[in-house]
Amino acid sequence: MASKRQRQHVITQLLANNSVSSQEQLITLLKEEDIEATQATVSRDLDELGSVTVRVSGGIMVYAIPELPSDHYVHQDHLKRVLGEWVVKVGVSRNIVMLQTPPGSAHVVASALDRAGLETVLGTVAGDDTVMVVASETCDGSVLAESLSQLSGLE
Amino acid sequence: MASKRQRQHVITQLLANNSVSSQEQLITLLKEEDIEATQATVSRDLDELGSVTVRVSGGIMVYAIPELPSDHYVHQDHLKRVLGEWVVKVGVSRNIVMLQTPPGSAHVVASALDRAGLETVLGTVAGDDTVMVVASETCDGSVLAESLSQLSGLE
DNA sequence: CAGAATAATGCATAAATATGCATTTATTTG
DNA sequence: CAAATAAATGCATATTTATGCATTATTCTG
Repeated sequence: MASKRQRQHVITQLLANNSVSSQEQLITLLKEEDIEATQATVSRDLDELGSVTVRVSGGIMVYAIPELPSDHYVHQDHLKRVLGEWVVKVGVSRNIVMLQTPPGSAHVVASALDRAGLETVLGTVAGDDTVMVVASETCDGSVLAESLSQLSGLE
Repeated sequence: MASKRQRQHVITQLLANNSVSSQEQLITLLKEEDIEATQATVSRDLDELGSVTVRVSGGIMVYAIPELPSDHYVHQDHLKRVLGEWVVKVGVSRNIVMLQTPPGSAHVVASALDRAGLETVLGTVAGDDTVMVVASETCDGSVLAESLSQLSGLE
């Protein structure tokens, strides 16, 4: 069961990469991401995300979240690749997530995290083979650790 | 009794000068301009005018008629990025342009094309790794293919 | 001009979305 | 830990929007 934050994040991606013209369609797309949600929940999510509607060619109206969603997606994909390649272990203590990398690779990971601009990340510090990731106030360290573990393909 | 053209002109003005969050509200505003119309008519008018919804401060969604030029520009930039990232091959047959993408990425490209609202594109159909782009009557398929190739950075 | 064809509109209702209320889940507190 | 509090969610339905079909109005044609 995805958390609300995770679900809304996925919604943002889906809207950026699909022409979603109805909430039912969005529910279907979420289900494909193994996220179950009802129309009521989706309606509220869209409201909270500040969704708008735009016209696509053919004239139908689709949902959109303003603010360069596609960029975010691209960076997320890039981040996933980098994490998948270089992160070998994830640990967490309170609001600090420790990412272990091969020697000399920490800065690559830190850079990708910085450019991803994750709301959940307050900042990063890179050593030689370790990246300290500080979770933002709105995100619990363990949740962030789990998120980064998944992006790293570690679970 | 205002003509359709006149009524739609007034609607455009009303949307520009008021935060109209429902069609019923719009009907009331029209009545104040001595224009009678039912919800069905207003719904159709908004559709024909290519209305969208935007968020105003306070978070409510209101109707708006977009100003095409700047939107077009923004989406073109977005389109260029998406095509550059995901399109690996462009083919053309008569008025159909075929875009080849990595598996699973076709819908991303199709969505971006939809949003770009190119006059030269009549519509798109996305498979798994292929997007079929139908050129509009006013554009030759090979011209569109070349245009999309350039946007994709393929030549 | 009358009749045919086309466009516009309203009625009724289907479809889509928002929301009140209750329940469930998550978080906080002692 | 249990209880209290807050947040999230679903159910049911109210509200809003879209649309099928029939009617009306307008335009076109001979």
